[in-house]
Amino acid sequence: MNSRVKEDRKNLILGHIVHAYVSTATPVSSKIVAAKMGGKISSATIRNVMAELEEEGFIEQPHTSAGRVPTHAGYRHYVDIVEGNIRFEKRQAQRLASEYTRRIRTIKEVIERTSHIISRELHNAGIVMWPSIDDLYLKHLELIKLRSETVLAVLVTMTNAVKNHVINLDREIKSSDLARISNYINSNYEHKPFADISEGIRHAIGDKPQEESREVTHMAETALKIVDRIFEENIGNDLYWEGLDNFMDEPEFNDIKITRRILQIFSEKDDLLKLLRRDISHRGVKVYIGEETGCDVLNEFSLITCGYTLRGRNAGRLGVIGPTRMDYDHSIVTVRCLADILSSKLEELEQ
Amino acid sequence: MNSRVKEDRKNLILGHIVHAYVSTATPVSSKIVAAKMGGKISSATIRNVMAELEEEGFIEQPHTSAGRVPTHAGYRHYVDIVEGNIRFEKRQAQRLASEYTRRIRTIKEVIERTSHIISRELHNAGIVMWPSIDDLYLKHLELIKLRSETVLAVLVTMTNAVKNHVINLDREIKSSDLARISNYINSNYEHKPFADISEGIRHAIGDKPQEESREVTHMAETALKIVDRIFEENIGNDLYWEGLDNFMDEPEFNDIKITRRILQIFSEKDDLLKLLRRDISHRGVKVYIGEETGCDVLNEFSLITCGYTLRGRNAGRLGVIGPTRMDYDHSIVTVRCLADILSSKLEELEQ
DNA sequence: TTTAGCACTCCAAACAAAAGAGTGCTAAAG
DNA sequence: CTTTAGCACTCTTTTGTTTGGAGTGCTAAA
Repeated sequence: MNSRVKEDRKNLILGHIVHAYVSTATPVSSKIVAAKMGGKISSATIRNVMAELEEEGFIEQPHTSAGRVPTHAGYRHYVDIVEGNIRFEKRQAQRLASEYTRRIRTIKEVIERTSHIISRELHNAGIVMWPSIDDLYLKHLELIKLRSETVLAVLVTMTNAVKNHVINLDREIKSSDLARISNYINSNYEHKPFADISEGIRHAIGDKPQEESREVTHMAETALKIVDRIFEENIGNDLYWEGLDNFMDEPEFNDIKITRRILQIFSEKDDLLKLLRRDISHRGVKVYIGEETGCDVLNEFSLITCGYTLRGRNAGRLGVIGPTRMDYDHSIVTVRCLADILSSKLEELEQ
Repeated sequence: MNSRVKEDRKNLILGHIVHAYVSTATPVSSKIVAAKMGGKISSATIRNVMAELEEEGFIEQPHTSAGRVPTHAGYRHYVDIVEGNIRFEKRQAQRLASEYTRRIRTIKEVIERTSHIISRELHNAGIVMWPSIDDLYLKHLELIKLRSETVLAVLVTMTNAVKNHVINLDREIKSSDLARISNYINSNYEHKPFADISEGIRHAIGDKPQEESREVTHMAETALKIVDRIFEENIGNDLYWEGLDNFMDEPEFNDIKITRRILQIFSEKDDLLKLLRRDISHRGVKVYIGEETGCDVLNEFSLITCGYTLRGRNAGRLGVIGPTRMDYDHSIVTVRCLADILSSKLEELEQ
C-alpha cells in the first residue's frame, strides 16, 4: 500500500478515536473504530495501526486490557491535521449571529452576550477580553471632583464603553480647572485614539514658551497625570467570563481538586489575561492543549482563542476553556465565527 | 437532679456534638463527647442523653452503628442557645478592622475588600449587598449624549459610588439641554437623597402654570424619565460575592450535583439578592439554616447575614454562605463585626 | 497486507468473611 | 432516681477471592 495512503488512514483512525473519546469519555476499542470505519476493515488491522499510533505517542492505554485514549500529543496532531480544512458553515454563522437578538447598545452588552453564547454553544467556559485601550477612540471624557485631591474620570469611547477611574492627585484642584481640562481634551481629541492624547499634551507643553503662564503648565501637568493614570489602569486590561457551571457535568470534575483549581483560576483573572494577551498581535485561531497553555493549573485543560478587530486592527481576543477532552472542530469554528461577529458588532457600535 | 441543670447539660452535649461534627465532618460518638466533657461522665450516660436528643429531633444517626450528626433542627436549637451570649471580642474586631490596609477611596473597594475578608476568615463564600439607592445621597450627576436618543448617566453618590446607566429616550435631545438638566439637578439636589429628586421634579412641574413654556415641560419630562430609569435599575440592586473556591474542600462537595447547583446560584445573582433583601429592614444578625433559607437549591446550606448602616439607616446586608455544617459562632461574630466596620467605613467615605 | 483465532492480561463487579465502631439494654452500684 | 460497667447486637468498612468480560498482542494462514 502506498505510504501516503497508509498515513492518511492512520490519521483517519486517530480522528475516530478522538471523536469517540470526546463524546463518550471512555477508552476506545479497536472494535468500535472498526465499526466507525464502515466495517470494511477488521478490528485486527485497526489494532496494528493503533499499536503504531501508541508507538508514536498519540494514544495510550490506561491499562493492558483497555481501549485507547488520545494523549495531549494526540489531540495536538489531530488538531494540526484538521485545522487547515475546517470549513466555515454559513448557516452556522447566521445562527450564531441571530443570537444577538435584543438591541445592543454598549460594548459591555456585546461582550457579555458573546461570552454567554460561547459557553452555551460549547458547554464550556467562554472568555472575552475587553478591547485594549490603544484601540479605543475617545468619544467623551468627563472629570468630576470627588474630594479636594481626588478626581473621578469617566471615559466614554466610540464603542460606548464606559470606564470609571478614581485618581488621586498630589495637590488640590479646582472644579473649574477640571472643566477646562476636559473641555480641552474633548474638543481636541474627540474621535481620535485615546493613546494620542498623552503625546499630544506633552507636545503642546514643549511648544509653548516656558514662561507663558505658570498656571497653564500646572494644569497641563495635571491633565497628563490624569490621562496617564487612565491609560495605566487600562493597560492591565479586563476580561469577562461565564459558564463555569457548564462543564461541571464532565467526568473530569469528579476529582474535586481539579474543580477547585479551575475555580481559583477564574476567581483571579490575571493569569487568564496573561494567556490571552500573549497572542494579542495574532489575528487567527490559536489552540493550546494541556501543558501547551504554559499554565500548570491548566494542565488538564485546553484553551482555544481567536482575535477580534476594531477598525481593522487587532483589539482583543475571545475564546473557550474546557477539559482537553473537548470538541476541537466545533470549538474552533465557533470561536472564529464569534470573533468575526464580535468585530462587526463593535463596528456597528461606532456608528 | 434538678431539671434545669439537666437541661443545661443536654444543651452542652448538643454543643459538643455540633462542634465536633463541624470540625471533623464525621458522626460523633458518645465516647468522643464523654472525653470533651472532661471525662467526668461516662459514655453510657452520654448515650442516654443522646437518645433523648435524638427523640427531640436534634441529632440523628446515619445508620445503626454510627455516631450522631446534628440535624438542621439541631443546628437551629444550638444557634438559639448560643446566639444570645456570643461575646464580641474587641481584639478580633481590631484584627478584622486592620485588614482594611490600603487606602480605600470608593464604595466598590470597601465592598470588595469586605467580601474578601468574610470569605477568607470563614472559609466560605462572602456576599455583600450594595447599598440600596434610597439611602444614597447625590454628589454629582453627569449626563452625556451617546447617540441622538441615547444618554449615558453617570451618578456619583456621597459615598463615591459610581453608577453608569445607558438610557434610551423616545425623542432626540440636544447636548445643551442635557447640560441644563444636570445643572438643575446638581445645584438643587447635591447632598440630598437621590430618591427626593423624582418627587421634587414632579412637584415643580405641577407648580408651574401649564403654559409657561412648552419647552420647559418637555425638558422636565425628559429629566424625569432619566431619573426614574436610574432609580429603576438601582432598585434591582447589586451584589458582590467572592470565595467560592474556599468551600470546595468541604466533603459535602463530593457530590458534584451540589457543586453544580451552588455554581448556578452564584452565577445568577437574583436569588441571592432576594434572600438578602428580605431582611433589609432588620438591623441585626439573621441565621438561616438549611431549608429555612426558603430557597430549595440551598437546602444543604446555611446563610448568615447582618445589616449595615449609612447615616444611621439600614442600607444593606452582608453575610456568608456555606454548608449547614459551618462554624456558627465564629460566623455570627465575624459577620456582625464586619457589618459594623463596613458601616463606619461608609461613614468615612462620606467625609 | 490483511485477517481469523486464540491465549493472555487486567479491570470491574459480585460475593464472603472479618474487623471495628458504636449503640441499646440490663443489672448492679451510688 | 441517676449513673455506669458489661455485653450482645447491628451495621459499615475493609479486605480478600472469585468470576466474567473486554480488549489486546501475537501467530499463522489467506
